[in-house]
Amino acid sequence: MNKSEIKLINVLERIGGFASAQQLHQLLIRSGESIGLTTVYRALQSLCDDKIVDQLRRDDGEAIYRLCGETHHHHLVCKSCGATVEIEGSAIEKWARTVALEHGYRDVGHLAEVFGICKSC
Amino acid sequence: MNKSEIKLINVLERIGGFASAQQLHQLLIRSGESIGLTTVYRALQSLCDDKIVDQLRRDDGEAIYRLCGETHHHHLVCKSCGATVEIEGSAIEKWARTVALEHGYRDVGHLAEVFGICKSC
DNA sequence: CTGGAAATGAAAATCATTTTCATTTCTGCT
DNA sequence: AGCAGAAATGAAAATGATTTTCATTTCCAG
Repeated sequence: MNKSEIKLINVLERIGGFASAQQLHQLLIRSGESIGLTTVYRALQSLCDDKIVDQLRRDDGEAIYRLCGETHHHHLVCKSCGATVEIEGSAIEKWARTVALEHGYRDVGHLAEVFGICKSC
Repeated sequence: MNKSEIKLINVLERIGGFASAQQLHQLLIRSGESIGLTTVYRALQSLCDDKIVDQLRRDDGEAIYRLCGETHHHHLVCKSCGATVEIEGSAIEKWARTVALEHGYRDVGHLAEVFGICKSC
């Protein structure tokens, strides 16, 4: 864990949600930090490896990152405007674990996202 | 709906699952078709707009496509060697639909993947 | 036929991400 | 403090999927 990684964690905390590498870089620069885009990518990569940060993909293929929260939740995302609702999914947790164990997999994790078109769209 | 789009639909039917644009292009070329990569992308885009094809993203950011209406299954993927098992998830289907409707979302889809380390790794 | 619209594809452009590599900053050690 | 090797850094080049451009070809209605 080095300085850059700490900077990243701080911004992510401030944001409290998802952001792309480029956004994070911009935010750091704007708040006066001096850090290269390369370093941002490297730090994010490293934080992912350490399970401190989660990475997933927006529909346009850009990677977005967020701090792994204590509460592992899922998202209900509007395909049109991007509005996001956090949803609870203990059922999924159980299902993922069961299915994986049935097949002899260990060290289990999972990713579940629900898409749709929200009321306003 | 033009010739290229029909070619794409045919390959997707043959595959019966997901494939990237580049894979689809390769498959078409190998099976003797003459078609440009550009056209493949355009046809896929158009098929997506017409809701004939679904697009989603692999973790590496590459877009993958499948015919809408393929029996929708999920995957149990080994984080280490990549071994993949298809799993059934009617529970998830129901959960996704319920959760989305509860929040007033329509036109619901979802993505669920389970990761772990397989026996051999 | 024929002229305009749609389709096509090669090559160039884009854009996020990764790699390279030379330079700078840390670290532990004497 | 001084020093050597390791780790971190970032600018620039490379990569790779996807998109755009644009000139050419195919299609089709009249």
